[in-house]
Amino acid sequence: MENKREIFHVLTRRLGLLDKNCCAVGNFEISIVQSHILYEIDKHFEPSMQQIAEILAIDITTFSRQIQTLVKMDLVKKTPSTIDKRVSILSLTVQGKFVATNIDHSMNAYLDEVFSHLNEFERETVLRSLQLLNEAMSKSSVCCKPLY
Amino acid sequence: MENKREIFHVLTRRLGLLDKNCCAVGNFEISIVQSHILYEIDKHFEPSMQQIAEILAIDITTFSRQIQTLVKMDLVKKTPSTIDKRVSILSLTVQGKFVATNIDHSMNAYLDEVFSHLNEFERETVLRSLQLLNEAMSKSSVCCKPLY
DNA sequence: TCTAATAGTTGCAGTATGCAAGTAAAAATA
DNA sequence: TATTTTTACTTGCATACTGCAACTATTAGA
Repeated sequence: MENKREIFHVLTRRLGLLDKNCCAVGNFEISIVQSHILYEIDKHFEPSMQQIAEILAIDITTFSRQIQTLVKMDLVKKTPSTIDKRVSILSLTVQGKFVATNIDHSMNAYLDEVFSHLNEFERETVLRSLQLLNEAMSKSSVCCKPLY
Repeated sequence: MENKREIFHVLTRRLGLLDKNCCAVGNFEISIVQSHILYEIDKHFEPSMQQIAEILAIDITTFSRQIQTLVKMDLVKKTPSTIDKRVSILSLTVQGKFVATNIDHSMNAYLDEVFSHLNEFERETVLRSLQLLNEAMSKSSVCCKPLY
């Protein structure tokens, strides 16, 4: 059998590059991490800072500063929770939603292009396999903290 | 069909975390990027700086400094090429080779653990699929520069 | 009521990043 | 051969990312 690490090394590198392609929307140039933050805020209902930071396994202090930047860029809004005054609820601004949606579309377009190099059967097999892999990783003790 | 981006987003994040686990060998604490550099130097025959930087899609100036650090740590050796005096040939020191081998083993062990959550058939399907995906990405125009 | 725990922020110091501009050597051109 | 261009790599600089320690404010627990 092939060397697993070789395969994963290449895969990881390439996914990183694919990710990089996708963070310029109009005038906005955001970082990969920031695009992941927008993505997760969009996906969850009234998430707190802790929640998103934990999902993305970003240190809360780093995360706090990233959010400050995104707020300044008018992509994210921070609303104090009425239930617990310590908590800040995160949401996307109209502009933030626009950027997130745009990134989502272009990422899916990129992925479609990648998948166009496979036939229909391979496409389904690969997607199904990635889901299996994701599940296996979520069960793993060594990898990977985010508790989706 | 499931949302591709969702799957890839989770996958990318998890692979990143998996990668993070793996960079402490004895007293050495190296970064993910540095482990990738060691990996590629080990894999190629008498590679130049340009070559490795290009494979990893790291800016040459950043790469130059990373190499300086790794040389200081006595993990990498830089030898001027006799054929072209502009070129520096990279190689691993004994210690560098030791560290690279160690990382390789622990990464493979981590991957084995992840794969232990799959059955034999799934394991083979997933590995084969990842290879297909890697090939598709290498053919893609939008992703991903490294020209393995 | 007093103490402990939690959510988030800030200071700081170290590291990573990439553009612009540099050096030195090789290749191309005249 | 002499001159220009290109290539391989390095350094200066300015910016961004990172995480630990220490802080404030609030809530939960004893």
